Amino acid sequence: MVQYLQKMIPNKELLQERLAAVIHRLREQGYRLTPQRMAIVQAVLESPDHPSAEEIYQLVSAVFPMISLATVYKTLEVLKDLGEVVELPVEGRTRYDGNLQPHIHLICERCHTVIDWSDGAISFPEEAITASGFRPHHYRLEVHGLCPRCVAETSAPAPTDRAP
Amino acid sequence: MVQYLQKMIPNKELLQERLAAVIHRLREQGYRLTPQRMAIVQAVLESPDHPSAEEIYQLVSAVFPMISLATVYKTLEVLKDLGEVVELPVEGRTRYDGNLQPHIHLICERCHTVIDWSDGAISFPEEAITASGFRPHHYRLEVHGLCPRCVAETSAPAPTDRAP
DNA sequence: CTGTGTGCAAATTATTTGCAACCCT
DNA sequence: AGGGTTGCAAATAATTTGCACACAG
Repeated sequence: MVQYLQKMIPNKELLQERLAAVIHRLREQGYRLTPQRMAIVQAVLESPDHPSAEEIYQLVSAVFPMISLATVYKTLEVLKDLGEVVELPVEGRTRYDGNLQPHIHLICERCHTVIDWSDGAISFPEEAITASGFRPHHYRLEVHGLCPRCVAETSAPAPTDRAP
Repeated sequence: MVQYLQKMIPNKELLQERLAAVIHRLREQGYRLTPQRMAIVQAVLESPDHPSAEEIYQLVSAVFPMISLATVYKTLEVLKDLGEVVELPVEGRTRYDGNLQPHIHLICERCHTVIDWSDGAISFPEEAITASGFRPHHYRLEVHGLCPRCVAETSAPAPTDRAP
């Protein structure tokens, strides 16, 4: 469990580096560095929870009471266009991932937590796919199931879980 | 192109078998076999396009003009609960996949076509994930990129709809 | 018969957009 | 100074829900 947290949350130095890189990237591309943007970028990068726009809005609101949800959406779109965050649709809502390293998403079907898993190799017939004429850009591997916490909480299964 | 279609579309016998299996499953679980449901199940299983609810609605409407979109959603939910179809979110819309075999989704970022790729092995550190306490149920591998058609057309005007 | 399923419409939820005022650069 | 950016509100878009009637079992 502690190992999860270590996997999920990069240390402070890495966060600072990444934050600086994104800020630099925004400036370099001619985007204005408003306080709102800085706060949103920071919230996305620092949150290990793959937050939704609404959740980012809540996080930023704590420091920036006047911010609007529309601004959050617009900034997330900018970050997405720059390739600095990736969208992750979970149960009908879009969540955001600022982790650019290839990794697996462990998605809990019960509590909808998303855990980043970065250890071990992933392989699939990429050459054959490329040979077919498809041009891969990036891939995403999601493992759906139950997180450890929910495994524990469902070990005594309720008898009333099926109803036609 | 034709090779894709062969990969994507199971032959008629397999479709019939699968259709019968799902029908049987519905009956067995106590669901009523209404003509609407039959038509929706058939549409999902026979469409190789990973259709959205709206598209399934259009397909079924051709034969069943009085059907409602709500009924389509409700039936899809039943099929999802039974595990007979899987949801596939693409660019903010939920699409449905009746192919239960493990396979890769090749998703075109330009025309949003989804191609099923069933050849070759997929591997990832499933044991380590399981050992961590996470209980995997199923996984999904998406390869995002450009489909052959869109690779060829990258200098042509973008289409407004998915490729046929 | 009995209650599940259907169809319609209204409600909900997520996201986008138009626009006037604002403020980085 | 000037155009990108913000915040508000209204507009879309997708999906869900409530309810009266229909029909499968």
